[in-house]
Amino acid sequence: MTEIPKAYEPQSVEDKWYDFWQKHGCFTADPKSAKPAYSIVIPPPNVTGMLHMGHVLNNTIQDILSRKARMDGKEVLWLPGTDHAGIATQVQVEKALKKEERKTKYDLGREEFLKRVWVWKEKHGGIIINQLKKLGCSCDWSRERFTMDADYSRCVQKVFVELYKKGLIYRGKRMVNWCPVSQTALSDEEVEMKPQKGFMYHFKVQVAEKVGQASRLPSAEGAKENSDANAARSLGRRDACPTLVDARLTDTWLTIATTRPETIPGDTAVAVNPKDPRYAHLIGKHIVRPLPIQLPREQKLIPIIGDDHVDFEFGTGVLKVTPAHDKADFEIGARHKLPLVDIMNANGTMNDLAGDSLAGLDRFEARKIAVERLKELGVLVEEKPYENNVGYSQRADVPIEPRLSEQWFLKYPAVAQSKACVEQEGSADFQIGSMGNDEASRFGNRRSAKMRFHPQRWAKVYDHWLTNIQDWCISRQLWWGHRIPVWYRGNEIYCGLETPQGEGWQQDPDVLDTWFSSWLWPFATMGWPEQTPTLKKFYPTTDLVTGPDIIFFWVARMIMAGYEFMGEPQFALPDAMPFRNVYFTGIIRDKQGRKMSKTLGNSPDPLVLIAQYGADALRFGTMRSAPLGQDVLFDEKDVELGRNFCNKLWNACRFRQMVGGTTGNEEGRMKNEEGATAAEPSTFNLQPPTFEVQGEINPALLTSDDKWILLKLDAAIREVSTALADYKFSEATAALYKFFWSEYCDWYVEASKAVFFSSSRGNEAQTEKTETSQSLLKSAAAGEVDARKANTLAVIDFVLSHTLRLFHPFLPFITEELWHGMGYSTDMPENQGGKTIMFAPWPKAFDADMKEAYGLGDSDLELAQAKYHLVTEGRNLRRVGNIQAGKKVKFIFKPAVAVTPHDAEVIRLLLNAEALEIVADHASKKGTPTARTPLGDLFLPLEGLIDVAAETVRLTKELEKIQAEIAKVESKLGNPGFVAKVPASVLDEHRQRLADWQGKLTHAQESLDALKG
RNA sequence: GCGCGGUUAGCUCAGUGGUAGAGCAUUACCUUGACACGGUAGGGGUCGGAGGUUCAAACCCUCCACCGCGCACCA
Repeated sequence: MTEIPKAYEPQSVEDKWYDFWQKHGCFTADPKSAKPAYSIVIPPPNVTGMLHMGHVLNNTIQDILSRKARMDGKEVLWLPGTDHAGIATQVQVEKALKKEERKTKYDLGREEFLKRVWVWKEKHGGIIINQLKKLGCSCDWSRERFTMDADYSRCVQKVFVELYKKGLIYRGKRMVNWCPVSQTALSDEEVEMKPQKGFMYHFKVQVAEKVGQASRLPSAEGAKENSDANAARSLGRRDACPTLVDARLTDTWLTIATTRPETIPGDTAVAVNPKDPRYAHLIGKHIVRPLPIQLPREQKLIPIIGDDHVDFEFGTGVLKVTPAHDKADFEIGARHKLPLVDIMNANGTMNDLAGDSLAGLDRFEARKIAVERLKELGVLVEEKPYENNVGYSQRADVPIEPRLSEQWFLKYPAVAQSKACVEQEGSADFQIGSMGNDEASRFGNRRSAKMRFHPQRWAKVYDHWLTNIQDWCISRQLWWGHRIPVWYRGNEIYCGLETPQGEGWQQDPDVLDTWFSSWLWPFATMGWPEQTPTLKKFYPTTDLVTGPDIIFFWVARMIMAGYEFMGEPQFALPDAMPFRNVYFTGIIRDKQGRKMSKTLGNSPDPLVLIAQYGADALRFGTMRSAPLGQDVLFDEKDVELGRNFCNKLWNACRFRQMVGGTTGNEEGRMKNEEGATAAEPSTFNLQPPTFEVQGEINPALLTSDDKWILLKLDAAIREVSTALADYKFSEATAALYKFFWSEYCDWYVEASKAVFFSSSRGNEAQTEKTETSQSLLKSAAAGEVDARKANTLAVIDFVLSHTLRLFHPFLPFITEELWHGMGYSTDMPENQGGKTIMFAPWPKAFDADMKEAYGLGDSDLELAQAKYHLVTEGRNLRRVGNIQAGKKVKFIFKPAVAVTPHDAEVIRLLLNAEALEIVADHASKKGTPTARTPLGDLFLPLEGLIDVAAETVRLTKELEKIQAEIAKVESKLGNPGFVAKVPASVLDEHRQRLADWQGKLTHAQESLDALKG
């Protein structure tokens, strides 16, 4: 007989089964299958990234959904892949290059550098994929995609060309978010606002009146065609402002407030609100720009303009306008045709136009120097600490610099459709709970229905974003990414998939934003633009599982791309939306609620956890602590809980093996440590089980415990199925946990020992004493005993085989191991994966026929429940009597209803009693600890005395508690409104409760009296 | 400023109008033929505050406080 170890050892099990699944093609989706489709595309992790807890949460959920769908009989495609992650990967390689070779990418040149990135990708790209496999993810690896695969790249370029031809992609000189570290433009979404401590500087400037020809002054410059183009044209390599030569100083000074004095050399106007009585009369005059300091007569003059944008309550009411370095100022500049003076370099240092004292300095260093210059000039009026929000580059974590540059932009397509397709909370067709556990609600019948977000509240965020979107800056000044399919020759421009014919064409040096490739993910991975079988079968996908942090970056854009490119007639889709449901996970935080981050070092390595506790434990722990859409505080304790749970499951199966080896005799008993040797396989392995699976349950032999556990199983199947259909993973795990541990193990397994260990001998010990007990308890015939044992085994097999299936989506490895080890797989038909729990049917809740066949009814539930209640009360008597848990004692039971021998034996066993003496008319001595229950009264006769004082205190306290409860219920029942309006069932419940409490009151009072007497 | 979450046991969190729940931690007892990664029994909560609706409120409504997160920002 193969011994199985006492504790579950995941390490030796997990790789074995993962290999098995892969070898048998269990994860491979077949587009030709007749089964209904279920599909998920993975949010592609960064190709060179490492698995973190966020991935664990995310991918465990996807795996649960996929595995559940397979068991539901769906043809499942979980499509995996990785993202080239433009900036992130390029930065990684640049860092390595610097560290290892002390070189920059420029030293290598574009071509060579890209070779290095590919080498890097090949070397590190597989890591995260293998980590996902360790976690148990059932992705179809035969379809793994990378956003820079040749065919994927073609999709990206095709999309670019199409959108260009539609006029949705255009090139323009605009204000963009510039990252001086990465030296590239960024989209608005890649900018994060952060509060920053700095200073608000007030400085004064002198007003001048023009004397020269008006035409030389910018304020008088005639309006030209388009402001954008105009502004772009006037972007200076030189500072075009007029000088003091043209004007005369006055005695008037204006005070200006700014947080960025280093940009003064780029100012080309000051603005006031035309409605501001303090300054309105100055509009049209000029001021002398204090920086850069120049010879007095060459000091630049800039106009005072009136603009409604200026808030005259803020600062001094005078705004310096720096059109080349501030988005709002740029717009003011455009309105007033101001020249642009760009005083910075791409790397965030100041250029020559900033003046000798600032040129070459970093922008923050320049700020300090500019302040000093203002002090020297005697114009700095005030300098006070100030906190404002500054846009940071998400990637490089430095303040972005608004910068005018030539970039490619996309006017978002299909915005209206994308907005309309997502169901908003409170909309007519949205009903909470409409999901039910009907699988159709998640896929089949939702053709015309809307896309649903879970939790729903994100729909509002999504809607708000779509309402306010600006054009998307899609070009990046990077090397790693999809090259923009545009070529230039002189003034000619060509956009197409192939390099244009002829000499002298130069391709645009920029690449596309990473998200410009990932927004095509749901269909580009399935073979778009061809109508592949995969695309036909699996698009639109069923579920998307991702974090809310990329709702704009990715989710919204995928929806738009779906409508734009899958909405074309040849795909003949009733609705081109890329997915039916979007589940937003929470964000994993550490115990203190901080985000996981590398710098804090608070992010545990999931692989270490897997090695320590097992992948199933990690999955279970994560799911158990991750409620719908709420952030998750990660605690290793949760994983420990998962491990403990796996161990419990393991041992429950060991128990089955022990009692089932040979029915009931001593040889069937399992040995402990000394039985197993190191040479023996430490797992069930694939060997045939050592016992026969008991297939048939004989309804006639079912005990109250059997019926109880079957009904509890039924409830668990319902709960878990419903919870999963509603994406409530923590609820599902909680239900499973409760069923398996608190119901099956704690009660059923313990009760079953009455059948296996003591049914043939136990009753005699307790029946000698009285006639009554003899008439109640007839000793069973030997054959009957064996039949009963077999039947109990059948119930156990039934429950375990269902339980393993319920657990499989959560705990794929241990359930597969036990499925084979217990021999349940032999019950399942052959399928594509051979014998595996992966394709075993998802348990169905019992229907009326089944309940009738097994004779299951509510009364069975109540009987067993009453029995367990009696046991709990009885165990309490030990405490009252100050008797140790392990000490064998005799209880006396005075039944109120007829009790079967089996039930009596269960009570004895669970009480850990030496004997349970059944006396129909027992009259106890005063002071005997007594438990009164609907099933009957239980007495613990004591030889010694109980601690009267302590017991008096306890009883008094209990009495008070009971009285309080009674008062509560009585006041309700005494309330005419309550009685009149409440449904009868509720009323009955309350009456029952009152009766219960009153019974307890009487008992407690009697006990107290007995103590005193 | 606008919007969204949250506030329930020592901790982390469930709980959609009718007896306040779980896990961890904690106390006592138990190594009893699956499991000490275990078992048994306990202790611990005026459900952030104030009003309102209701026969009945942790739950619905209003206001307030505090914590967190988005979005938008004025130099």
